[in-house]
Amino acid sequence: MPELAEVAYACTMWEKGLNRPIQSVYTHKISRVFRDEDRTCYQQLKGKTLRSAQTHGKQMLFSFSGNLWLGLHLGMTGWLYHEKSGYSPNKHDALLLTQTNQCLVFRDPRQFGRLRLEQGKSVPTWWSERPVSMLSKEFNFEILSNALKRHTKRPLKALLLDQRYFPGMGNWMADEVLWRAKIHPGCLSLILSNQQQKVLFKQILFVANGAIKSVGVHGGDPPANWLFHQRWKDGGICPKSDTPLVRSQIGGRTTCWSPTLQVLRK
DNA sequence: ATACCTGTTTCCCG
DNA sequence: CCGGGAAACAGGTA
Repeated sequence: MPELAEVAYACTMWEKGLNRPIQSVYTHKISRVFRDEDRTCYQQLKGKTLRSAQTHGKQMLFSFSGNLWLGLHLGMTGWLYHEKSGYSPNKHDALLLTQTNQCLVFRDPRQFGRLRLEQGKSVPTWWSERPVSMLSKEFNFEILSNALKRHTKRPLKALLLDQRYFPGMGNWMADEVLWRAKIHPGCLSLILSNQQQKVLFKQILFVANGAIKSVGVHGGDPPANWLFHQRWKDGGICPKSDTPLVRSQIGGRTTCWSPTLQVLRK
């Protein structure tokens, strides 16, 4: 599930552990989420206090006393859980932080997620150098416009998934944006009119903010009239035109669109 | 059994 | 060096 808003919601599971010390640390023996880094260093978290929890796009950063920084990416199937004390690790639990009366868990069956632990006086470089958030006032039309100019031959679907420009944009969000903008996902930026670019920008803001307001705050789903509810399997119906949707691979990803609303021009 | 999958990185090509 | 596409990663689910 984890795109922008799901990541924000997952983060709230660990916010329940703010300002409490870590009593013990469990790390999975072979999970790929640690990549090739030494996982014994996670024992440094023992006795430290969780001080802050933030998300930016699909990235998460947790800070602990002792100048420790935990970077976390949920990958494709990762999720954060808040469990009662006495919880014993599931087969796919990569990291378990035990606190008084509760336990913070990172579980990721497919192990495409990633964990990294660093010590330092200030935030890690990979965090301070992150691109402008789609939810920020600094996220402006120029960012989209520059991306379009730089990647004229990429299908828009693939461009929207580029985290350097649209941090947090995931597969369902990109489909939602293009559907609302009435632009075919296979369309190349080359042929977008200025008017279409403006509409695209507006819908990026709409979907990012709308997702945060629904999914990000409460968990669960976006509003009922979103493409989201129709895009997951064949046979979906376009909520705007009431005609059948199409699903196919574009930009290497499963993509759903409404051939009635989104017409590919050359 | 077989195909499919909400993400990223790496490798290869032009 | 670059932009773009495919494959690989790994296990659950339909």
